[in-house]
Amino acid sequence: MSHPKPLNLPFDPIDRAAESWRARFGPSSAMAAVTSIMRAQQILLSQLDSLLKPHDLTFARYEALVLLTFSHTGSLPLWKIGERLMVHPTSVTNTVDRLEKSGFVCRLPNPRDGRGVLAEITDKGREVVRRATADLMAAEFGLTMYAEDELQQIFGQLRTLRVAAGDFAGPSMRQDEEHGGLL
Amino acid sequence: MSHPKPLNLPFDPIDRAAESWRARFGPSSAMAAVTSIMRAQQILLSQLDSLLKPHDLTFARYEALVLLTFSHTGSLPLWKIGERLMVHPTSVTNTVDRLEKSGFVCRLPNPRDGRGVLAEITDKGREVVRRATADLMAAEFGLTMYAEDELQQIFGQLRTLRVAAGDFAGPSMRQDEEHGGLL
DNA sequence: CGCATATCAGGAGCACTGAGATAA
DNA sequence: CTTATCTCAGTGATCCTGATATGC
Repeated sequence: MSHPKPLNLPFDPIDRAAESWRARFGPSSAMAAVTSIMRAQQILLSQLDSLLKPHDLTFARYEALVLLTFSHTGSLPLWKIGERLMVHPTSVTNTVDRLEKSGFVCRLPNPRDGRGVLAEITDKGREVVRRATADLMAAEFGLTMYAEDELQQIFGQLRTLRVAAGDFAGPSMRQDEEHGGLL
Repeated sequence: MSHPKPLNLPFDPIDRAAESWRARFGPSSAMAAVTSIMRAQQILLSQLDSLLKPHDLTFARYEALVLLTFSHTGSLPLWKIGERLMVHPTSVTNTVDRLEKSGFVCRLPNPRDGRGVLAEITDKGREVVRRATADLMAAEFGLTMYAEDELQQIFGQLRTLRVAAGDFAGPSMRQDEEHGGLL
């Protein structure tokens, strides 16, 4: 999961394939868009994981850790972490396992639900979030090539997809989408 | 990698986190955009893999198979497949292995390079591509919620990212980007 | 010789399924 | 009893590293 080495092809492989596609099946902007999203995610994830690796973090673990810093008590039930990050329960267990091994969180029994478990961020965890966040913001999350309004456009456009997929109820409860979302 | 079950939260978890983020680190459209791209890819990949599963294909294998149908001879050297799909050599070996086990391609020695291996699509492979493509196009690749011009906008915006990452040389050799790219 | 092509062994990380323990 | 929460074992897919055999 290191850097996707710059290929420096003399042509755009996605464009190249698009022409063949058109000749064969007819125009398909959907195929082009899907492929672009796939590749964009691959590029970004590689860059972010490279930035986070020195901190003993992956992007998934970083997200979970940041989420904990947002909590008043610095702790959250595992099921709520899964809900917010939209990941499978067993993935949460796995993520918290690794964060625990790194000493960034610890598990506590949930005082308000005997079934539940809380993940609580440690001092070491808060410190690593601070440093990792500084690195990520300095790198603008790998999106230095975009202007502010372009970033907001991207967020807004993909929000349509997330809404349609049923990530959350309405198209928007708030009208001010200037800053978009995170995590 | 099945369907990401509709969560139907009463709020947008990405929006929710964005507010916490702003309060803590200041505005970051980059973080919002990155997170949106990650989630969009997750949603799309799940949908596409679900559509392709009945055909004994994953999206990665489908891409490789389509690429072969674009070739005159129905065959390509493995290294060229890796170049076009932008995947690691060992991933190509793995993908071709699985396609071969399914009977969709066969391996041939490259007559023009003793080191090389060609993957050649079989009749069975051509047939499965035909059916799978019909399914994907009927589903508009999971992007039914977008109009034609929106799809082109998404492609164009993400192209900026791919160019900056060094996927290929110039911002564009062709000015007519009406249909964008694929694969 | 170097370099390129492909394969193999192995590991990390992630997403899932299914089963099971515990408690609401 | 049913449901919810969490863990564990296991699988599959993808990506990577490093080593190796082979041919340019």
